[in-house]
Amino acid sequence: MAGKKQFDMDTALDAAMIQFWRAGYAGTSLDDLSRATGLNRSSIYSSLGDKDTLFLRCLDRYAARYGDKYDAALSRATTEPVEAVRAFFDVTLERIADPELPDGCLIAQTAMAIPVLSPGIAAHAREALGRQRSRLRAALKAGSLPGQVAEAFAEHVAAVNQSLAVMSRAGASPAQLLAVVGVTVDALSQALRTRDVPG
Amino acid sequence: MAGKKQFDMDTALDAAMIQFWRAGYAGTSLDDLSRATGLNRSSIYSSLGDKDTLFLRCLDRYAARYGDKYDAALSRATTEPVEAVRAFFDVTLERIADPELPDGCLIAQTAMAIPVLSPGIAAHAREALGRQRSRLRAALKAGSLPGQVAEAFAEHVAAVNQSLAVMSRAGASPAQLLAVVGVTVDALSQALRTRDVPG
DNA sequence: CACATCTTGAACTGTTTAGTTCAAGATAGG
DNA sequence: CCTATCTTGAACTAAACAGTTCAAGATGTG
Repeated sequence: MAGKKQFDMDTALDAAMIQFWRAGYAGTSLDDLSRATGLNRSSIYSSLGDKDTLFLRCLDRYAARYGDKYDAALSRATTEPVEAVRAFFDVTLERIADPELPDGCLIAQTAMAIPVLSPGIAAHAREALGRQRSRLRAALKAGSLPGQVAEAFAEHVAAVNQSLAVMSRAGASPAQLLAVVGVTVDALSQALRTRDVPG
Repeated sequence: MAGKKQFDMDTALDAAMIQFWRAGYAGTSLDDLSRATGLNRSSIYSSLGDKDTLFLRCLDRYAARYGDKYDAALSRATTEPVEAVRAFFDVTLERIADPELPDGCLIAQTAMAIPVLSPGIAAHAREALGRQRSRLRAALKAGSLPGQVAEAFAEHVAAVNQSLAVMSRAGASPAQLLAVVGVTVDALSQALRTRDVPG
């Protein structure tokens, strides 16, 4: 059983990512990673790097995979900001609804652990959150909202999106999550409806 | 140095609570608890119980302390729902602004860890979250919002409140947090303004 | 065929953890 | 003064963990 790689790198990285996603950085041991990937400890070490390196690779992988989906959802923000934000939340809601994937959000979970993580990993998590906010800010500013309102909504949507992670970890129902995002979507819709009508 | 208790139980419990709050259940060892409380391992064991018991006591303590503040904030929801919700968020924002206290929220943090916690502790965390939602539901239903809108806002406010915990752990600024709650407060205000004006 | 490449299981070190027990010492109250 | 109560430091078991190394075996390629 040798001479060529015996495993698929993408499959192994996905398995590791899901393990970290489920149990967090501190809650995942090398044994857990070995079990999850089906790889030997030595193979993980030589093929995927040490625990920190592997975790950062998984964070990047996660950010890229779902970041692309968020980008796609927000691409029509200029002309249809409400639908764009709805689609943005749908990316999260669909991920939560997928029984193959753990609940929550790897980045939100890592952010929550920042005070007890190594500086390098904490910085990585902060950057990922920052990119998410920038994405939203840019998309909403490109729409027809006044600058300050767009800023506030960007922060708000990012925060609500994170709260979905917390709620789903605690077993919230799809109806509960829909209620949460519904208020935000309605508020945005309202803000757009009244944008040219000074009170 | 004996014959009478050498430490103040409330002080010790507070210290343990803050330690769990900062580092989470799994991230806190008996040594950490010993350091935080200034008590010997044996003293913790004989006076505060084992790790699980102590954690549950800290959860209850936290829920009671801040639950009371949330109750007080929501007490005027019947006549001034917007101000009540604003005051509700202020309880969280003031806690976050207090440099003596860790960022985030012990209950939100525990909820995030539910998939890797023991069933007993997970149930306790879920109950605490449920009480929070019930509180909000009751307060908003007592106001002048239609039932379904009140339900949705209750879920939404609870979720946004949790997101403040995530954001503050990641180092969000007060301005960012204010923007997040501002959108929610404005949305509630708007919902009340249009409650008798069918579109 | 031979070699380079890869996988694997096992081992070892050293640290940390939870949980528990015990004996010695100090003190307040009767 | 004396005793019940409390504190303390230390020790111990047993388990889990990260990190690393190594030798043995399998296999594809030249």
